[in-house]
Amino acid sequence: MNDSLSPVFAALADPTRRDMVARLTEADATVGELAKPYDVSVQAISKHLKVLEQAGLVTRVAEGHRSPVHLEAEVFELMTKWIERYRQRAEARYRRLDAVLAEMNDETTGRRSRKETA
Amino acid sequence: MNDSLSPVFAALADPTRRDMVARLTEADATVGELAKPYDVSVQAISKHLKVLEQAGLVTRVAEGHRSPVHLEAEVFELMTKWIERYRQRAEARYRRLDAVLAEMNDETTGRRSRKETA
DNA sequence: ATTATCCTCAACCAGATGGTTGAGGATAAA
DNA sequence: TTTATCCTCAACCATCTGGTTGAGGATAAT
Repeated sequence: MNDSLSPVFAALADPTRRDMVARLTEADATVGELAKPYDVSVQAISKHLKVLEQAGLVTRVAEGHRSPVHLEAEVFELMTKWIERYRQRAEARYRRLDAVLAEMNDETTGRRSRKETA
Repeated sequence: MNDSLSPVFAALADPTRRDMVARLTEADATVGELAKPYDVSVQAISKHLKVLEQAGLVTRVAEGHRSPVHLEAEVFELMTKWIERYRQRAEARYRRLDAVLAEMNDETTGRRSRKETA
């Protein structure tokens, strides 16, 4: 399976990681900067970053001493595509269902369908 | 934190569950029907359904013997909202950054900025 | 040259996750 | 009534996950 989607969903399933992503939309940041607001060790944040990195959500270019973290927002589209595809499919189905129900209702009440009366 | 998002992302981080969701956009289905295509026990699928259910992605109304599973597509919007918010924020930032870089380039090359020449 | 800072790796731990098998309760069919 | 079907619960297992602490390598600052 070419499953590039699972790691992305998994990465964003953690609130700390979602928050980090949110902050990275404002500006790149070093590991230390990213770690500051949270009540966990720098090592824990380093691990979180590895998860985001392997999901393709984030890249790092070692820059001497520090390694600034950069958000790769294109991956968002992968998810949006998936979600939208099935959301629309579901909606289409509901529309069909509504039509069928309306039809049934019209028939049992002896009324003409809207199409016919139009 | 009012974290209703984490369970949704977590639920969709599994390919089997994503596939079940995809299939449920076509039609409601019983647990047995859902389980058929996969090479795992019915109990495993039952567990997957509990995950989807607790994420709010799916509901079940016991109907005598069987309990048909129904997709609740509204939850999709929660995710889409989150993703779109930060995607747009990231894009806005890139636009700002591009503008700054263009400005710097113009200055070092002694050219006027596009705004001035327009 | 020494010291401090930034970061990662390794080992460990508790709890979650995804799978299994076995047992059993309710409903439907014989 | 008996039997079959659909589904869930419980116990178990291996692996993954998110956290910790400790050690250490590179780079930067004194």
